[in-house]
Amino acid sequence: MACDLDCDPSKEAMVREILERIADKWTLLVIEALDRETDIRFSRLQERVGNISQKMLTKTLRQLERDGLVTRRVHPTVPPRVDYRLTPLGESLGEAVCGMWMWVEKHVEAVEDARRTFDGRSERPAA
Amino acid sequence: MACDLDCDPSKEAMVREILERIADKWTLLVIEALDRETDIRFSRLQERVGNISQKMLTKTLRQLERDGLVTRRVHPTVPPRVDYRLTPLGESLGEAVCGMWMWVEKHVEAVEDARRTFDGRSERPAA
DNA sequence: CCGCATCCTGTCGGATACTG
DNA sequence: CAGTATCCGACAGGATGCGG
Repeated sequence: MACDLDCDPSKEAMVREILERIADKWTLLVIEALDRETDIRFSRLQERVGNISQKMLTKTLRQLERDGLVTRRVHPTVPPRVDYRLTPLGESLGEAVCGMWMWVEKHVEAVEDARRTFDGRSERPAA
Repeated sequence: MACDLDCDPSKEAMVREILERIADKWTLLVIEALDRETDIRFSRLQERVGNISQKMLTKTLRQLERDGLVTRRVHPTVPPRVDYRLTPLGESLGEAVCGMWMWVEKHVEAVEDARRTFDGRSERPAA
């Protein structure tokens, strides 16, 4: 097995809660984007992430800000400009996220193959 | 930044698709459980994961099986016994997942602090 | 430009009951 | 015990419009 982490049962609940928050479709992508480019504007972030609605992006950013992973800076200019960057804590998480991302990149084909096999299996019993 | 992974833009879509599937509340916990204990039965898995409904557990396991990350073995006994284990591919993913898990364990307090600060900030402007 | 509030819909996901 | 099917509530999340 890869690792032992039964280290502190008392933290379990909290760990899960945080893990669930982070392991969310948008959160990972946003962290990734922030990890690639720093001091990034809202609109730019939105296009970087892909097809996230501004509602979800805002929400995700607020959560990350609340968890101390992202800093939000408002420039009192007109038109207003707001940019975001990872905190040191956020950057350290970025590494872990990258680990997942890299795993996926490395194994896309393997997964695709597995899917084809699996899907084929269901369709062709004796046809 | 932690890593460069613009390596293959053509795979981007697929990478995201897979990432979204994996980066799901239950999936991570299930992989984790399977990583800790192998050849584990359905019911045991369910209690290990926590409070997952059997519907979600089944669904999650099917997806993992489809993606070639988990092997499902049915023992033709009565009462029926089914157990699950990670494939080698699944185990390699387990490592990445552990990375996230360990990050969380390490930084629970930091996140909790950040939250308290953030939440306090909203409540107490001058009270 | 940023992002909040509202409305509305699809999907997630739990509880329950039934089959092998 | 393991898994499927059904029903149904909750909420994620998109579209739109307003406010700073």
